Amino acid sequence: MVGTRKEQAAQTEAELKAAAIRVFERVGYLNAKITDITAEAGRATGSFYKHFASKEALLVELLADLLAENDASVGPGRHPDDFRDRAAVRWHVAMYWDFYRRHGAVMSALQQAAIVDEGFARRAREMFEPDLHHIAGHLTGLDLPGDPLVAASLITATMSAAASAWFAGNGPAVGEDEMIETLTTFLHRGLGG
Amino acid sequence: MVGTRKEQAAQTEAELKAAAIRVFERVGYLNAKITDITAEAGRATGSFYKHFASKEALLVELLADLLAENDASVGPGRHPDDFRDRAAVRWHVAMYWDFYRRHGAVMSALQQAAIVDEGFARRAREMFEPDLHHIAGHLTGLDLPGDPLVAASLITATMSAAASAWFAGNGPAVGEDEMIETLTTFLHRGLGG
DNA sequence: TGTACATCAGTGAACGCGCGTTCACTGATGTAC
DNA sequence: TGTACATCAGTGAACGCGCGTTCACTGATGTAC
Repeated sequence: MVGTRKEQAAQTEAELKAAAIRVFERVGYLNAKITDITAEAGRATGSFYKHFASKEALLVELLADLLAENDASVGPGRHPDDFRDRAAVRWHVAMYWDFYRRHGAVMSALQQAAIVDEGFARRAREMFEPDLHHIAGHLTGLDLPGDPLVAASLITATMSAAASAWFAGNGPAVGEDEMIETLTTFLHRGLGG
Repeated sequence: MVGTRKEQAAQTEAELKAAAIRVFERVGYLNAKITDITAEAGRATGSFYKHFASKEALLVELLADLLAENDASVGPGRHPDDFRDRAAVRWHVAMYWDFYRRHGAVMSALQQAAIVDEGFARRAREMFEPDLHHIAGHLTGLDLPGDPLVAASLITATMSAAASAWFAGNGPAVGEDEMIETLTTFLHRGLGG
């Protein structure tokens, strides 16, 4: 059977990635040791290096997976884009929340890596810049509190802080729907809508 | 001269603290090595341990200094407390900004320590909880976007994210006054004022 | 005021722990003829 | 289809680097008489 050995390797690699995400959720990226990941995956230590050059390289692959999956799922679909309309703001908040639910572990791994490693800091900035401009593009026609890019960065900062606190179990003890509604109202009004 | 030796030691300790803060600003708390700090202070490695049991203990002392200084400078003075009034919001934003200017290095050191060390995470939460309730207390009479504590935590999350990004040189390239004005308007409106 | 001894801040080389990374080995899968 | 050899995923003990921490030592300051 051609490919069996290759498939086996791909399978192990996928298991290591999944194990890594679970370990990141439990102890955080910076505290995660290579042996934590291999143990979680039920593999020997050396196995890790058959698939990844280092913990950093693993994170790079996880980020690539995330981007690929996101590009595929978002697609070219239309979405409400007039932020004067509360529903448009809510749609973006809910999207962000959903993204964080699916990829929160990798996102906060990236944030942690960015603290310690300038390369990841740059990568994070580059990753979110299109998003920032995307949002700034929705802000026409509003009586903004200031420059569109400043407003957009306040929005992303607020959403990111709220989501990471909420999913980490810090942040206010309140249901998810209520959190999304409150956040939507807060942002919609803050932007002058 | 009684106390000369003790004073000398206190002086060295102060120099080590000041050096640590400079090192934290340059490379961040997590990346800071003990030898970076002693070298910055122009001292031998072993000198550090005459004054601090570890890097964590040093940070605890820096936090104690910060709290002491802040309690002293804030004092029991009155301040505008009705957040329906934009000036009251602006006063708090400006206070926060000024605090971050003076203590940003230690604050972000605490945030970094909290990522890696559950003890510091708890300490950070306890440190900011009074602040959260203080702000929630200013929110009466407003048509809030949700629960007062949720609103208060959105405010602090937004301010903290904006300040740390701005002072770190990420965040939007915009002047300080404009940043404070924009932030004030954004928060004031967001709260329904 | 002077002398002898005690204390203590500061030094920096050496130690050792934790953990990332390597590497010789195993056994199973794939290939050649 | 069978045999001999090659390749390669996976193993886990061993290695070694980086860095936190220690410790014997120095010389200056303080104390006793």
